[in-house]
Amino acid sequence: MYGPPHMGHVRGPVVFDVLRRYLEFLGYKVRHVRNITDVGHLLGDGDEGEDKLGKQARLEQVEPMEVAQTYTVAYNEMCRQMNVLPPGIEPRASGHIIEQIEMIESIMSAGLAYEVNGSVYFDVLAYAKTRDYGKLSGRVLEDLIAGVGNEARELEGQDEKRNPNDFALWKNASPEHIMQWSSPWGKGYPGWHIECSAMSRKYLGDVFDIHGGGMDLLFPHHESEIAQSTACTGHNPAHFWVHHNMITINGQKMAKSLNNGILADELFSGNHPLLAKAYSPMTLRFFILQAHYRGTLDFSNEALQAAEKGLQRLMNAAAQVSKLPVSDTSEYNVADILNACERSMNEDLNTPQVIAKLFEAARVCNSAADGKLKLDRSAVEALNNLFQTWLHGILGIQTEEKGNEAALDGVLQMLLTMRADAKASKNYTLSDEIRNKLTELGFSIKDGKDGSSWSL
RNA sequence: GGUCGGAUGGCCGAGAGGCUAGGCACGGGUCUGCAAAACCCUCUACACCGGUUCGAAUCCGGUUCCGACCUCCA
Repeated sequence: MYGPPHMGHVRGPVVFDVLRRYLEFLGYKVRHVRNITDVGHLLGDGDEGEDKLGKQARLEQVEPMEVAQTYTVAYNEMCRQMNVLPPGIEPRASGHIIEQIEMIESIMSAGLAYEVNGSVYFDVLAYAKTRDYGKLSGRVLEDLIAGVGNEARELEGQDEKRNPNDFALWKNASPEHIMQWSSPWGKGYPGWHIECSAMSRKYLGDVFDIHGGGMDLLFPHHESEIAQSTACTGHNPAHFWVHHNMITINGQKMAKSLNNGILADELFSGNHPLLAKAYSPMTLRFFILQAHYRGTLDFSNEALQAAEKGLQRLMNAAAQVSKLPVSDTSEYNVADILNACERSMNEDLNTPQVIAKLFEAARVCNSAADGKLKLDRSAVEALNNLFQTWLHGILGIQTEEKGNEAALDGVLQMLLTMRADAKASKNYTLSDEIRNKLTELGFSIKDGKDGSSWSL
């Protein structure tokens, strides 16, 4: 958390929110933990090894914790806008230094880590003697050791390691390093992977059901998490590892060098050279769910606008279900759609298929509204249930409350103008009718010297 | 170079041996004072080259292209 939320951050929360909602729909009690990385880690890419939080803190002239806090708040706000349910627990790495140290000690006493100059490294080769390192990501340790093609990379701190594949559990901090804590090995800070292992273990136990994340974290992060936890507890910490794929923009990966990074706020405001217009948080959510989570997802104006229009169609249909004419007979079996939705979700969370089914339901609604299809009471109720449960409940798509205030005021002003015109032409029947109708609806109209005003 | 994942109609995106999702756009129509919405119809695609099969977008082999990851950092 050292920068504002951008398109690369957007997919995970939505995908896992739908997973959570679906599990809850199935009757499971879900404990959702989402951790915040707020301890400094070294900056790569040949930079002088300054930690990212510290660097950002220096640039903004604030405390590192302020940086983390600012962007955590921004991230959560983005999630709220996209109707992502807040996690049950949101632990911070900096608040779990003790747990991380304890875990490191436990790994050391198992003989799978060693200390060098105040830093502690995980001994991958020792671990691999009895366990499989690289299984999750399909890596073969021998290939990793060979490291073909990477000889040219100058990596920091390599000389301290017994083996290049070893990774840091604890790093010795130089005095000028802003974030540091006392430990059995001196002043320092935890390695990247250990925070997740320590926090998930604390709140979810030695073994829990599902661990999520982006595909980019598969190796080495999650692989190392498995190794650490296994070294401590003897178990792979998660029964299932769920990885979502990455996002591309106009067919290209999002990268600083390509200058195609789009911030969440830029998407919502349309304030970016690559964006033809603003796209709402719900459009974004719907757009994400129209693709399967394991495939790459490509952002383009055309694709986003297609999603926006499609979503509108779906919402229109859902909104009119309660007003559908009811017949004695039914020409459509809604249960088929409900069953298909559940089947699709059980098939590796296939939200695009669920959405396709919802569009089918929308067509049914529209046909019924047009009087071209007969639906009986139970069919209409089933349709209502379908949209409530699936569109709003599980997919988490809700009506957006954008600009309602301004629109309402515009409508009232228009009516007041029409009433003023009626009064001017002495058409008091019409002017009174407007006021009476508005009063009936709960508005109070006050005529003043400078025209009329309204309140609700 | 290695590992893994991709390539589907104008665009986005499901599917995974026969039943040829869905959305958006385009075109035609119904409706309509005009417009919009809605509805109906139309548009039959699976990177390339071989092979297996009665039948391949789907399986096998090869080729090309794209992406992620590849010991630090997140």
